[in-house]
Amino acid sequence: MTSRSKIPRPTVKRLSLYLRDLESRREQEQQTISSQQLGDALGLTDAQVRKDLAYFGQFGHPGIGYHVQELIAELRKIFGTDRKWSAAVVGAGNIGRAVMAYPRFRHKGFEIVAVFDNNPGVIGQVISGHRVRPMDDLPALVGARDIKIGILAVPAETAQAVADALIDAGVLGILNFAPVRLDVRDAVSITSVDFSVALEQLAFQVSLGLTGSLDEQEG
Amino acid sequence: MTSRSKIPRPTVKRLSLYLRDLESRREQEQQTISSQQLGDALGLTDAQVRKDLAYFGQFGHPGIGYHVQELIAELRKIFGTDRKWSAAVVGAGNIGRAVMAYPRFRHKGFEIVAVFDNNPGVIGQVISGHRVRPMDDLPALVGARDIKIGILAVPAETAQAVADALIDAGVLGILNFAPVRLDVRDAVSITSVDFSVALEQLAFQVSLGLTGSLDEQEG
DNA sequence: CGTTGTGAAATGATTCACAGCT
DNA sequence: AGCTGTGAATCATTTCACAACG
Repeated sequence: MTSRSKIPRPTVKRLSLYLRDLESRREQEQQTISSQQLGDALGLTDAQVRKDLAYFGQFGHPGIGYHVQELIAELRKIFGTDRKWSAAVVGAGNIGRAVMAYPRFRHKGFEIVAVFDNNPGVIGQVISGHRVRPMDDLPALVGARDIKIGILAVPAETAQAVADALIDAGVLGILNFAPVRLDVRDAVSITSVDFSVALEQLAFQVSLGLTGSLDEQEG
Repeated sequence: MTSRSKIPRPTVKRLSLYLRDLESRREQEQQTISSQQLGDALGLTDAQVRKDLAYFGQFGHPGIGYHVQELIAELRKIFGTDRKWSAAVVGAGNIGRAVMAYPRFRHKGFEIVAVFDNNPGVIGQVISGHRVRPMDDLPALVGARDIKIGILAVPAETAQAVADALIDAGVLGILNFAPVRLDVRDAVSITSVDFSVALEQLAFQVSLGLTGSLDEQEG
């Protein structure tokens, strides 16, 4: 383990954008890329790109730029996406279904190996190739199928209880789609995706007449 | 227009979290709240909460705190959520369906008034009460139904083309679910929701053994 | 040359700490 | 007393600018 100085949070958030862009360039057979090019594509400065990458190692070649293929491999190592994570979807409603049908999950190194719901009308159904199981089966299956990630697609009211169940069962991370802040007693990693917060951001930007994206520099 | 100093981007992102928390407190009949209480619930310091709110006006009452009801009203004004926005969903696949079924949209002041897709097998179907229309109808309907917001739920490959169509038709904002950066020539506001980026964030945090959320301070 | 990696400077955001109001 | 609003201080992130390298 190379002793690396603390990584800024914004850097972590940009890393996956780099990877996404690089993967599409590789498909188009692009061999190398400069920090300038990568920055332009993402609305960042060249210095920012270089500094972000430099937190993790020296991947560039002076006078040349970065080898696309090589940098993709490095980023995947950083993300831990070079290994596979087993995941469980909890909640087989609309969001749960959209998640199960999302083709990129597998590509990003996640495999959905179980689906849970507590609605008797849904239990037993097969959705996107997965049989929906009752919540009661959760603790046993997390262990049996080596589930590391819980995808929380239940209503806000039950989200905390389900999160607790997932943590007790031993998952390491939770992807939360419910519009609440979960209290996870620092037991797991959490990332949230919140439609209504996103909509409100948008409404706010529109009211103010702001253009472009709040996530970017170019404002 | 009150002359207000520039608002930090992180503040904008927290504003909707405040509103969400306040709304749930009002349901529980809580009358007032201190910056300390609100901060604790969201993992922020009291000073941060006060400073964020102070960018928009003086809503607090020394010795008392903030009146929940009053602050909700102020935040809604700030968000422009006290008016209604007409929205169109483009893409009636899994994500589009989840969006249409999401009950909070209406509550947040958005009304879905049209749904578009270019798949002949889907056109004409009624989903969540909306008849799916061909993409060709988009330009006319955006004008006719006063559509201000486009919700982009199409695959990455077609996202840019659809965004261009929405902009040409005259929308003011786009909520983008496609995993690409859209080039919008600064014509509209953009907010993105990206599942695969979220998953990668999570994978990264888990690999590093980080706990809690990257969006928060408590780290 | 062109391009990286990186200290140093500049900008931006958070926290501190306290005057002032109720 | 309890709590807000806010300048000043601290901390974090970005940008600048340039030596070093292929």
